[in-house]
Amino acid sequence: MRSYGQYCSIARGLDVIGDRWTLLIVRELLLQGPSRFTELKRGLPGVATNLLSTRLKELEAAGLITREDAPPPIATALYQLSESGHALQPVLKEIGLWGLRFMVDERPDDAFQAQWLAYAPAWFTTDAEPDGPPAVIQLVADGELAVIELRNGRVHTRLGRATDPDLTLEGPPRSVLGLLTGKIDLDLATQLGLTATGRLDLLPRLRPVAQQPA
Amino acid sequence: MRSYGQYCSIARGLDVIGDRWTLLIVRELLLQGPSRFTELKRGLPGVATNLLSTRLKELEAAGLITREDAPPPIATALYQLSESGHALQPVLKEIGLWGLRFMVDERPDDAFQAQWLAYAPAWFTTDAEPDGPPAVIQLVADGELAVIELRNGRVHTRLGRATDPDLTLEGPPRSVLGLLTGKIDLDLATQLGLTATGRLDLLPRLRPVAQQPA
DNA sequence: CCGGATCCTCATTGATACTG
DNA sequence: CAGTATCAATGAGGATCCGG
Repeated sequence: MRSYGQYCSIARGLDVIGDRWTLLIVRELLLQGPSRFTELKRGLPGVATNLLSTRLKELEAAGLITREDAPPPIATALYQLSESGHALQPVLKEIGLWGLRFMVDERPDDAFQAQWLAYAPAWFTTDAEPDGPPAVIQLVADGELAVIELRNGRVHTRLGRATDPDLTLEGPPRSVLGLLTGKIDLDLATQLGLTATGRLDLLPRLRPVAQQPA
Repeated sequence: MRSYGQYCSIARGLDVIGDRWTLLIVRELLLQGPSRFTELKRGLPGVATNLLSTRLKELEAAGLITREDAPPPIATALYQLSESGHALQPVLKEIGLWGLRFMVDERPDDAFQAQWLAYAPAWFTTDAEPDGPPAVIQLVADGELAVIELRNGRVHTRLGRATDPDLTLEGPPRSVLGLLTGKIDLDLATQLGLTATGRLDLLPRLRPVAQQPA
């Protein structure tokens, strides 16, 4: 990216992360950990391979990621975030929190992946009853599976299926995510196609984090 | 901007704010308040007028700013942030905080303006002695003037000159900002050309805010 | 002068095909 | 699998022009 040429930390930050796809690549590396080229490509539907390749080189040159060749038997390179790259997590959190306001409208062609189902509760909710007993919530949206685990006052998430969930939320992505992030209530979520099975009393434990007032 | 086509709040947020110049326009409106076209252009050295015009229309269409025609005698339009636009402040703060790491190197051709001198201490420092007596620090960098006022446990800043500052910091931008944001110490700042006059004991009261650990 | 609109040129991005 | 090469389409940057 061409520099803005301004001695301002916002402009200089954007010089590095302002390019198209750059922050989404960082998102994937944050959510998935060290990844191979093809894994990144899968997590970034729509990216052209040449562009992904270019961005990875730029990110490496800027010190945000490191590229590690796997030991000889395997011919595959691993990309992972450096400390600088990892430090972008708060930036992504704030963008994601702000971006929630655009999640209510439906766009049938949007891609949807389990990682994006998983990070939302982990980043955008807290356990309102931190000393409460552990609980497990199964999420199912658009065929993608994720699990929320409330434990030790923290909201953990992981991909996949839980063995014995206390509550299961299944429905279109915006009904599940809208409910979890507090953008819509249970009635509306149900109208949008959500099915909630199990201990509905667990829902109030997920408290959406509020945006800081200005 | 072309949509990323992903049902993810980060991607959807970036659909709106990911275009070149967009976040810097928001920065100017946050720092300057309601502004006219020409004021924005002045605060955004390097932007082409057609691009600024295009972005303002896009921002208005996205609901981030409102455009208000001044009463008939004057033919000037005022742009200001809507609630949605204002809600981007935390995003800009995190980007700016992250971007501080790139401020240590010097690029002689970078533009520099007083607003950028002023927002850094206000956003990136806190008063380490919130119950201490009020104090006033004059900043001078590259001919740009700003004032820090420590009062009621808050770090206020404004542009211009203070009448009777307790401390004056004068030097190249990176020496002043590097010292204030904790990226360099007083010795190094002095080597970089900083002159500090007055109550140096006030410096420790400006505590750089730490980046959240991952 | 203010607030843009138009036009032109160059740089970036996107889609797809291809290679070690 | 992990990219590179190619080329078309889009976007940015810069200069100029125009109506109030």
